[in-house]
Amino acid sequence: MVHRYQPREIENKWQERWDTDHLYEVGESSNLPKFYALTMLPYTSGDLHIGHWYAMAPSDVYARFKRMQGFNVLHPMGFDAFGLPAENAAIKHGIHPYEWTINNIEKMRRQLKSMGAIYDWNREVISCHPEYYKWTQWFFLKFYQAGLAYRAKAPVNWCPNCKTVLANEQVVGGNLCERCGTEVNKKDLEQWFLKITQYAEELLDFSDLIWPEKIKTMQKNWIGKSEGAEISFGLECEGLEQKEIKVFTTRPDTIFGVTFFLLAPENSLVPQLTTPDHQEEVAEYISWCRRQADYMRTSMDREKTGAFLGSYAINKLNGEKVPIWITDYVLPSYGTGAVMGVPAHDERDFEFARKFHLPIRPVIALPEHAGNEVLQAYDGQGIMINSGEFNGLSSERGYEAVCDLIEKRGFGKRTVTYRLRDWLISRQRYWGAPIPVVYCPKCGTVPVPEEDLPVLLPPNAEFRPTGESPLKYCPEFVNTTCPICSGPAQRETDTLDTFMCSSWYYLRYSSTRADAGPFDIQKLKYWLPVDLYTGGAEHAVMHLFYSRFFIKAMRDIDRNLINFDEPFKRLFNQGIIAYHGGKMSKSKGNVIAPDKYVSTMGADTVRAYLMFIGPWELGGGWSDRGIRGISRWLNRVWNLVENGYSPDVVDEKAKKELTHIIHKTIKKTGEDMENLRFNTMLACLMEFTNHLSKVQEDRNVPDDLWQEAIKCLLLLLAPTAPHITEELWSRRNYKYSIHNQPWPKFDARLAEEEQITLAIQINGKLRDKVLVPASIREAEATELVWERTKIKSYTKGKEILKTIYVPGRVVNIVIK
RNA sequence: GCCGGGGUGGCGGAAUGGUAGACGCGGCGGACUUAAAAUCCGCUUCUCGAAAGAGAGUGUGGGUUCGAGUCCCACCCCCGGCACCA
Repeated sequence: MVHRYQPREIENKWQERWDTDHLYEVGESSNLPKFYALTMLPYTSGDLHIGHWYAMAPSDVYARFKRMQGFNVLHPMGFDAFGLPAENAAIKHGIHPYEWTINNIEKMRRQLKSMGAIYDWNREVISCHPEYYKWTQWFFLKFYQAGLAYRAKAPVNWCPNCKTVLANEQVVGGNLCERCGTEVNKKDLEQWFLKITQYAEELLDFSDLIWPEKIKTMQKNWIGKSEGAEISFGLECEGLEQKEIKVFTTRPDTIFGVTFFLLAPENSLVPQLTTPDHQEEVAEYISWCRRQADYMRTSMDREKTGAFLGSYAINKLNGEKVPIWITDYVLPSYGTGAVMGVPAHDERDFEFARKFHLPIRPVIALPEHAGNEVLQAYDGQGIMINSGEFNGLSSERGYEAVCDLIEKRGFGKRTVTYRLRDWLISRQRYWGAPIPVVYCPKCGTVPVPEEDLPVLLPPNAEFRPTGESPLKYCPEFVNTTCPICSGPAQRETDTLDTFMCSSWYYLRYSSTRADAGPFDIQKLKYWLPVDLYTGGAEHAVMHLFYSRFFIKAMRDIDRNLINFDEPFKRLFNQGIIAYHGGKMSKSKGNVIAPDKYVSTMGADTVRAYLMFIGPWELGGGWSDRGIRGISRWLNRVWNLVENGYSPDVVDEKAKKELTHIIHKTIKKTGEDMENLRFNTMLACLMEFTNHLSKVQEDRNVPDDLWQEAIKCLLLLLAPTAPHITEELWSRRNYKYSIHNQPWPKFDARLAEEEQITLAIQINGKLRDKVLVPASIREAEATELVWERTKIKSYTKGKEILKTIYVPGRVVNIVIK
């Protein structure tokens, strides 16, 4: 009786063996070319669900493939270990965030190990360990010294439920907290920022990156570059020193269409520009704005609101006085916080003018424009009218002409504006890396000296949902001495945004234990940049964007430290695994736990099934029936190999066919692997097994060819199903380990088809098929076609217009 | 509204402008079995037909081409992201 496939048993056995043999430990001394394959590090939520497997298993398969192809492969794993849930658990269940996190890590590590990946656990990175966050703080100091970190009072997004500040990116659906869905409001706080805007232009350059178009577009939109001009308007207001005010516009060519001037309600000039007779109305409007939920402001389908200040601005190009209004659709944080109102050519200004009965003057004419009333804003190009000396110019030329004029006369200049804001890194929370800064009554803001790092989190903080960092109420932490004057001083009690931790972890993997710096420079130079980075698309504008900034900024701070421009050369986003029609989520209760499938069908089956569902980038639906198909297949592979083979009469044709299929399969699986097309790769391996089953029954190829085929099947399957292949490999007494074997090579000539089915079409419709040698030439092929009785009957009595021959594919006869 | 990605059998999905539906699931039929499960073999896009075969067919409508799931134009629907950014 042949031994049955018992996945659980062999998986445990081999995982232990690989571990004791240090099979997957990786170093820098290899003379093989390096390959750095990285999966986005998981957050320590405590449970590895099928989504994690979907991110990690295919990525491990690719890393194993690269390894077999002869690369020295780094494929590490670690944990994003700081963050809110740990602290919420502390508040709710009284368990210390450290304990909660470490427990979760231990569980997740166990689950991860059951997957059978090639992670070198010696390189594990855990972002909440002082040996790690010491360097996160060190990076902050570097930014501070370089003038890239600053402190400013800023209105911040405040989630009243999480009691913390949220980055713009963490606010979803206009005004909702990304984590808890609560409405977010505004609060003014002293915050630390990183000057990511300084890199806006360079961050727009993706030229050397193999990234999905989608992510590049999202980042471009996030940066929101607009080219235009900054133009000064004159101010005439008694008692006001400021004599002009700037606006940013992308359409300087419409300047003659300005009929009013707009300011954000928050603009500091508003009180001075408000005339006494408008004071009441303006004050009322401003207080109304304050009462509005923040998200209302950015909802477009809302009637325009505003108030007239009573004073006027002067359009320097035509000397016109236009009324100054305030309105909440002008945002204080974009451009100059002031807008020139051109109702004829901007939809928002048009609505505003309609609402408040302000004049609408067209200055860009469509060819069909006949001076009629303007019924809607036209924001396209056209011919300039009502624009004095510019009349008759195209708007494109007018743009340049107006810019030239304002630059010549000193009214303004061409400029570029970005939507991107600086990165707010302060968090009023305990479970993060403390910002290494001390406030001294004498010396002011003082960075903690490098040699005093890390600034450790006090273990005994109290966790209360106060809305302020527990560190604030921890006197042993807060009270310190000034590094400069040694006098009493206080520590910053905010911690760093966890995106700060995840912006550099991939550097740390190069040399996890480095203690003289964040990493060993030589090792970093060997491994970085990451060759293939895979993970979810939800990190498009946060993690991926911040990491790019981090690398660029550090490169400019010290080229000896970082000597490359981009962290991730190739990026790939896997899709989402759904279950019962929807995205898996705890609240819906439709989360698939891989563990039970691993213990019954085996990790190899779960790995292969996830890859078989569909193209990796599209994701797909989990099906309990579907996974059984893969389980059956691996059982068939097991039996195929274990049942042995005894040749009977050798058939030359069968021999040739099997040889061809072996080479074709090697070719196809290799190509699919490289393109991360795992679903078709597995389909190809299934076809291969199906064919081998027939051969096994027919017993018509020689034994050595059979052995070659089996060996090949195991090698091609090894990255996908590392355990079963290792077991079968060892049972055939091949040299341990299959995972140290090279990827099989194919002979291109043998991979080619010898015989092809030629399709015969009449007027493009398939009418017949004929098996021919692949080398067939046009003359022979057409001759053959005419011998077919079917074709004869179809063409009888018809006029033959032409025949088209596509080598190896089709003969098409065009008849009338 | 704008920017991405999709729309193919009962289902997941394959198809360098050249045989649509590979591979898998499910279903049907058969073998093995006292029986069931498991396993193995065969069939399985739809319509008509006993069959041979014929016709239709890749979201909709046009177009290019000897030939379109694939290219072009217009539109519909689904998913993701962004959105009063001047």
